[in-house]
Amino acid sequence: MAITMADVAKRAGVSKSTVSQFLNKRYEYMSEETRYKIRDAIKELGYQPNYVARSLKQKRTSMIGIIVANIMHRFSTEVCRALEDYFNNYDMNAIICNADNDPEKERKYIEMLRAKQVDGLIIFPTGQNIELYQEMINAAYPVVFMDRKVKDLIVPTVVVNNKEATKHAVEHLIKKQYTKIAIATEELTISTRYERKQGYMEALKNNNMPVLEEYMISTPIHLMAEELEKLFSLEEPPTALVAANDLVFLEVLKFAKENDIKIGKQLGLIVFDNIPFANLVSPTVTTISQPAYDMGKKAAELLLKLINKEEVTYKNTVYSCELYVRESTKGPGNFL
Amino acid sequence: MAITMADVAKRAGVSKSTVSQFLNKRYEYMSEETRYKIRDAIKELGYQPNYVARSLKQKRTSMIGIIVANIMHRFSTEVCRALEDYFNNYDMNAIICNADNDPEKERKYIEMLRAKQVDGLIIFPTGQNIELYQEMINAAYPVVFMDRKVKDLIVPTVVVNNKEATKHAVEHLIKKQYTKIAIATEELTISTRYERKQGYMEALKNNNMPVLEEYMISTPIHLMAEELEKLFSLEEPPTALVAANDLVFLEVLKFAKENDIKIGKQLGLIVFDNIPFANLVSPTVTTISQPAYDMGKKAAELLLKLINKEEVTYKNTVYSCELYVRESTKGPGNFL
DNA sequence: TTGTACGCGTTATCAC
DNA sequence: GTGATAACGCGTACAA
Repeated sequence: MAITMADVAKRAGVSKSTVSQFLNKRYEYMSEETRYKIRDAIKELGYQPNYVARSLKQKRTSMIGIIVANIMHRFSTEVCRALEDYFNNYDMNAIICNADNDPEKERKYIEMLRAKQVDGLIIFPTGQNIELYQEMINAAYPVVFMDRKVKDLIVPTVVVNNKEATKHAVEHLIKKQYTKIAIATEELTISTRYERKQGYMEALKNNNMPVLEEYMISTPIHLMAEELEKLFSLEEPPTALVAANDLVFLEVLKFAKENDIKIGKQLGLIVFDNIPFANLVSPTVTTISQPAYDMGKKAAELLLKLINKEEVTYKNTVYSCELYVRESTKGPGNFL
Repeated sequence: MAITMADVAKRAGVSKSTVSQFLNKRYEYMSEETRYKIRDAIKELGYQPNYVARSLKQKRTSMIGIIVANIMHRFSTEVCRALEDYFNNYDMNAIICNADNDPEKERKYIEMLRAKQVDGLIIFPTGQNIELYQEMINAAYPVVFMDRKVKDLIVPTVVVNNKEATKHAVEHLIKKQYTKIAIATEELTISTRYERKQGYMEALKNNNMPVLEEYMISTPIHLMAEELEKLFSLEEPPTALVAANDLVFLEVLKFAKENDIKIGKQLGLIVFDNIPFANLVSPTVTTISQPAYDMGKKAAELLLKLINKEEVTYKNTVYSCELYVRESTKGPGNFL
């Protein structure tokens, strides 16, 4: 049986409330003697306060929930690390859940975490549970969205400038004289992917280049290889490709390896995501890098403010990506 | 104010206890009418049970804690993902904490998570908080160690055969005619690193090759570049290297890049860890791969059994690593 | 300065 | 079948 406050009180020969005072450092109204007696009793019994009981009373668990699409994404990991670091300063802990982009799983997790009375939620939203999101907003429950926007919802959201960053990247390809540029994304069910495609198309249009349907793949990962096969079987296969995230990049690398397509030589390649080793492999890979750690920190700040009922901006917080130009986009003339 | 059971009871015109029965699906002793009344009242009020109160009563939070060295390690991420998947089947959640190999941080997290009454802990132990570990064992608190052994402690532990795997890898290098083989690890403060070095040394000894102090680096990551500098400034620099984890590998890649050392041509390279893209970069990298997902699942099973007070083996569960031979260890003759 | 008594939301135990 | 009532461990007025 665990030691409770009552045990400490008995041992120290005082009442529970005095022990409680002590624990909450309200020493002012307490004799030195009492203080020492309590301190010793706690030490002797090895007493640890029970946070569950405290939480029940205070209606605060000092825990927040993170609902991420998949922790295996490098970006998600970096964000989670930042969140953990930040909340640790406030003795708060993070519960991490993988929704796998599945609205049902997301709903289940949201309900479970709220039932567990976590103080707030940081969500990489699937975007499909509108009524549930709305219900949280109505209840003034602290929520911050990360990475993805959800239309018409008034929720503090931390994102990057997907469209502009992709546009900028494609313009880089154009400057490098690539003329046949393709893009591969997962299904366009979330804002991030959609915006990246938009940026791609805008860049082409602004440069009076044709926007070809057959150069734009949007398909689940498990069908990506198939679609790439089609793409590179075209009469005029692309000479450059934008991989819209790290998983797509992986598929492209696999495909290129199997079909002996030399990255950087036969195919210019840009990845939208933080790839570890991108600058160390050969050839080095041009990336669009997101400030994941800063974004996590920002989301943590926002959530903590919401929890403390402080004022918060409900406009999207938009971070800029950085284009790291490396060897994989040296230009189509580089057939060594 | 949140809806409580009392509200539902009042609305349905029954008592709290009956509502509780309903929620715990003990319908047997309940009229259909009562059941429907309660069901409707719950729906109308949008009632959600409060798990904190339930936990206080049941002494079970349905939450477990994970204390990991650093979630940014690929291995840790994979383990966490497996844990999350497993516990999700039991409606349990995971709190993830980064101890950064800092014993103080580890201690703080262990105490906090226990105060929060998590049902059990999976720890990648620093190995430095012996008394604290021992105290948990004495209290029969459910704990499973992951990745690292701690001497003389009776705790279910899930590890890999570090020594044998490294030995096997070095033997592979020897077979490939490498004669000057070095190893780089972080500081030898945890069993994993120590064992990998042991395996390296055994392989050399068994093959009657000299074990040279200057070929064995053990240093914090931030000093690794410096030590690599020294290593490759030797009169007889190594022609092959074992990077004892992914972070070391990163440092080696950086160093090689800066000093224009061609991996696979001038330097044979093996990494102990799961590197994404290892088989897709050029040259592909020989790795010693750990079955991280399976290990996580196993640890989850063990912990759940401990929580449910079922029998459990207290011997280490040892998984075997797999050596994936790739281009980075083609042999020292490969100077194209 | 310290102690009493009650509330937090749920579950368990008995009566009825 | 259903409903009081007492826990669970802690925080906090309010009384002493």
